[in-house]
Amino acid sequence: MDGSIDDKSEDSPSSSGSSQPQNLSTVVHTITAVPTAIPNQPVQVQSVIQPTQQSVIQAAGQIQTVQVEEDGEGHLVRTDTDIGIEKRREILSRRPSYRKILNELSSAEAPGIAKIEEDKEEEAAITSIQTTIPSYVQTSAGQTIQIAAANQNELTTQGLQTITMTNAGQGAVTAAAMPAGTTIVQYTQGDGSQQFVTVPVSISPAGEVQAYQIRAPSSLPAGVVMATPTGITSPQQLAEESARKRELRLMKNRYKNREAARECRRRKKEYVKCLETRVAVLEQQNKTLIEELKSLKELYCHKAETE
DNA sequence: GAGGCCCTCCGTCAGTTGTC
DNA sequence: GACAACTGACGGAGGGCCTC
Repeated sequence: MDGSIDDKSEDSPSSSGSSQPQNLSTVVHTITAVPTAIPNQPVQVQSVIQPTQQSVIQAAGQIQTVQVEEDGEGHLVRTDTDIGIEKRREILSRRPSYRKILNELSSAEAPGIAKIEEDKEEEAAITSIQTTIPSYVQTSAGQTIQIAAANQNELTTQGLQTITMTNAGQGAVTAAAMPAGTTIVQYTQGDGSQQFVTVPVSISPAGEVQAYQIRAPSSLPAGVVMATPTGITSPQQLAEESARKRELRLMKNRYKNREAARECRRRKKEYVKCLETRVAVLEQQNKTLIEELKSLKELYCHKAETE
């Protein structure tokens, strides 16, 4: 490693002169970081710092003693007096996102670790995919229904629309998961935007879905339209209506969240990979330094003997 | 082949954090 | 404060491996 590490665990109290509390129940590491050849690494002792990263701590090219302790989850947290209790609490409670962490790592790290790009390109890609499948809709029960309207790409939420849907699959469509013979239909318009339709489903034995009128109530989010056969009068219908609305909201969130979860997992994987790479590099550096130290020791001993 | 176990991936929900 | 984005946790699906 490019810095001398004075790592003192619980059985070896610190002798570096810093005022460290002795009553810490967790393992206390005292790190003395010296100027190194490694590109500037800020003193950032936060939850993502791994034990193997202790040695890269450096501050303004000066020798500095930093005290850290494990936070109980294997994370190292700086506990010396430079960081107040409030600050420390903040560090512990606020865990940055994988995107942020990785970008920070990437900017501080040598080139080669790719930054996580903004989502613009991906969004464009997703849109292009969506626009290629405008003829199919998915119900809340996960079924795919083909819209057989003459020009479904021109469906609008203005005024009344009538569409006819036919079952695109081999088996019969069974509407479920919605109150009293209703289902939610999600479809993608020609411009790639998502549409959600609550439809009272009545399916013929042949698997054909009847025609429905679609309108766009102002209470629903943009891109969401409702299909209602009649007006709502009874409390039961109101309850059903609110249930429908709740399901609509969840439905819209589900679609977004599915994508978000995918992204999150991708970032997490990338982040773990990044850390693994970093560990490998640091292990290699460590090995090299140990070898160097060995050879220098031998050289020194040999010199002393000859003198 | 059947069944059990383990692992990975995915979708979903709920809670938290960030942004405007 | 509202809304969007993010992420941990949970459970289900599917595949690989092993044992019987």
